[in-house]
Amino acid sequence: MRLSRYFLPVLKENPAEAQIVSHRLMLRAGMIRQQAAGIYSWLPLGYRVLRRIEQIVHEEQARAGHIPLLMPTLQPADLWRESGRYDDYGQEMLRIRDRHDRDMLYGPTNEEMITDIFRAHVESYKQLPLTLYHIQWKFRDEIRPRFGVMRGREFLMKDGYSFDLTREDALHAYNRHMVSYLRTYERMGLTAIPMRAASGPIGGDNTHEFLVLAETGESEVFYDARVPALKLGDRAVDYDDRAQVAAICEEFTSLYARTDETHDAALFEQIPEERRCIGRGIEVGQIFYFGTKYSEAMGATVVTPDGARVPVEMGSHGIGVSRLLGALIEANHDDRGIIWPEGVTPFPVGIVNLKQGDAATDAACEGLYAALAARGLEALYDDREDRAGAKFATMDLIGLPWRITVGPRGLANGVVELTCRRTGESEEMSAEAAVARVAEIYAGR
RNA sequence: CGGAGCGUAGCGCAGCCUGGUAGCGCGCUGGUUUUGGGUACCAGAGGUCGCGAGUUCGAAUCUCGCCGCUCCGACCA
Repeated sequence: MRLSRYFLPVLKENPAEAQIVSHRLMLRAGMIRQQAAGIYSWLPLGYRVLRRIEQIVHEEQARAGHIPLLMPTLQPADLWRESGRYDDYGQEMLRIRDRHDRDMLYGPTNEEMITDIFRAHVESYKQLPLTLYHIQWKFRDEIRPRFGVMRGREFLMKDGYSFDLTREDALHAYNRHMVSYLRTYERMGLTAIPMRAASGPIGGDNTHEFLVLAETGESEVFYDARVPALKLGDRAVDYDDRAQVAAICEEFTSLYARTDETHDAALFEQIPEERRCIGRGIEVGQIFYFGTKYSEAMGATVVTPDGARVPVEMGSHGIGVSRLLGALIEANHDDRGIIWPEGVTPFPVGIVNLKQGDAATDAACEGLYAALAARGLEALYDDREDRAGAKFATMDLIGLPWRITVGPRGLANGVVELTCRRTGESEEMSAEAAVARVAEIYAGR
């Protein structure tokens, strides 16, 4: 993408309403625009990252054997009357009436609807296990939206629903989700710690939240220092191997890690003192096993091998997709701007032309741009007539992990400069070498 | 929803107390200059002063009502 033809409305000054760093940077980097309290338009740069995150979520869900579908944002109230939640949910649920005076709502979640789909089409244990998920906009009419996309009213969420015959099967689905979430966050360059959580209004007894450590997090968290160091890495996972999946969950949850809601001071004290950590975290996902709460209420049953009819065992599992943008920036920034992890960056690399209009630098930049494209890497090429300082400041702000700087001085010696956004380290090399290096960095992506 | 504020140009703000033809910085447009970290100068464009009533010869400014937004708290993915 050539910056001269892109739409990147960056701001030099901080908008007054943004209090936390991720909100400020998303506004300044031209990623979002607020349209109402807690409701945002996603401008091209923000939209690219959002889609990238969605893509990673889809890929990891597919790997775990989960099946995508798409349910609507608007739902009929009747489904929610069946489960009893229409009255329970309260003011957070946005209620709408259509022209025929039917009660509708903008979905804050989809348990009722997915249960309706299930009961209509699944009759036998032979069709289990089944996990269906979608990535769809939700609305919760928060009393006080804040922190930009971290606590908006409208938000994009991946929510998945598992259906199993037995409790044991359902717990495997739960574990499978935990492992797939660990992979998902790791690919994004995040350390998200599963923490035992309180069940909240959805109900159920087995639940973990995934928290990204950040000073601006909304929850206080207590954990063993060894937990954030745990990595899934590139080990091979067979999601059908119950023992292996359970062992990974055990590895990631046996050490102490809890939010303030479930914190147990006595247990915490048992950790050696030097490993006791207290911090704050941003919740970016949650998994629940809740059994037959909805299937019983809504008559979602299957026939067992014995010919009996039993309510299906369910769980629901969410990832806050739009919220992840905020969490990623909270965890990856410095005083000059965002620092995207390679996994989620909107563009893999930026090209800065220091002397737009100079035949040699223009040609070198065009060459780099084409060579990167040939390797499947879409660079953001700053081809505007502007000062070097302004171009650097823009690149630093929007946070592309790598930058190739092309100027007459370097070209005279046959080199361009490759700079790492995170470390600030620069290295001079030929244009060909720079392309090769960037391609290598992104080879696994 | 309790408490506290704020709505004046795309962004950040002054002007309001003490009513008299709407300003500053950044950004934007044209030009000159400059060219390896937000350059300098010149000339411009851009505003229903959130909305509606009222007081007044005259309202951004005073009064009343409404709307929107932000912050702290309670609540939440």
